[in-house]
Amino acid sequence: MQEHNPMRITTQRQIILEELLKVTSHPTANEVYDMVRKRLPRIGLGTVYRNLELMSETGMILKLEVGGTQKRFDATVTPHYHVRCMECGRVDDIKIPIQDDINELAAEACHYQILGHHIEFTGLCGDCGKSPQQKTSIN
Amino acid sequence: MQEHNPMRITTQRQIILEELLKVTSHPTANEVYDMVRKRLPRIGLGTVYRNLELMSETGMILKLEVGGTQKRFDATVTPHYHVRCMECGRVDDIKIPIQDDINELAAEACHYQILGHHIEFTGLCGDCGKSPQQKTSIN
DNA sequence: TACTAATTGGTAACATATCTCAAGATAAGT
DNA sequence: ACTTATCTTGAGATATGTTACCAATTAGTA
Repeated sequence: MQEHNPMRITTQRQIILEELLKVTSHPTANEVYDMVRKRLPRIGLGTVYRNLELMSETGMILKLEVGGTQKRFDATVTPHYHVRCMECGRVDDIKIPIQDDINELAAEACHYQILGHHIEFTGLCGDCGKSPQQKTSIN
Repeated sequence: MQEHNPMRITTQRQIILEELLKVTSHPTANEVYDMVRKRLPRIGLGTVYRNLELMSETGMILKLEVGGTQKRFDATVTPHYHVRCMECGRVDDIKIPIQDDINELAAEACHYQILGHHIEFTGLCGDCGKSPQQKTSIN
């Protein structure tokens, strides 16, 4: 009889993880698909979604549900914050100390059992900030 | 000649705003659609999307792009943070002081022009926290 | 090597959000 | 109140992002 639910090491999974580790950006499933397809042209989009989801469930990678409609994925699993460009949607890491204390503040301010938090900064990235197009920026 | 671009006051817009003001949750466009449809059964989903988007552009309401794939809308426009239930997806306000200082920290830590930030706490809401189903909770 | 269950690729289905456009409604002037 | 110009609506079509389905393939084990 076989062991229950051991995640098999497939070429697809390996390459998806490898490609994700290569970049510091936070690609969407589609972007990962494009990256992986250069090495595995026949891979299916479903496979990419399936595995990104799986790997995020097991904690191998991080699924970011930040602003914007698409999910993004991150191979850096240690807690950290993000900044998102309002113009192009790009997401980068922000290395500032984790604000542990605010969890307690929050717990006192609501009826939730607080398990964690995430901070997302918004702004303009290096490229988009150069040409200062007047945009109504709320928050 | 007519004034340029004055947002007209239509029944649909009024009711959408009224319904949004009634709730403290942060409904998705679809949820707003359901709420509004009770009073305006013939309203189209497109109209709801269109107007929520419009109203958020003019600053009348707030468009939250928090975790989860759907956009959510909030009639409270003063800056505040949110908590999201990992179980049911519900989103509530958290009334803790705005952490203004971290914007400067962030600005120093990256090459973005920082314009703002949002903190989203994750946890279990009153209802979901009661029946402690063992869930793998990352972050 | 052969077996068994997990995994894949391709496609269809689904969910969410936006676009199109004729018909209807609003605001301003008469 | 009537007219007109323009904005807005509703309904469906379309686009985008994600998941489900299933026969064929593959990894891990004996």
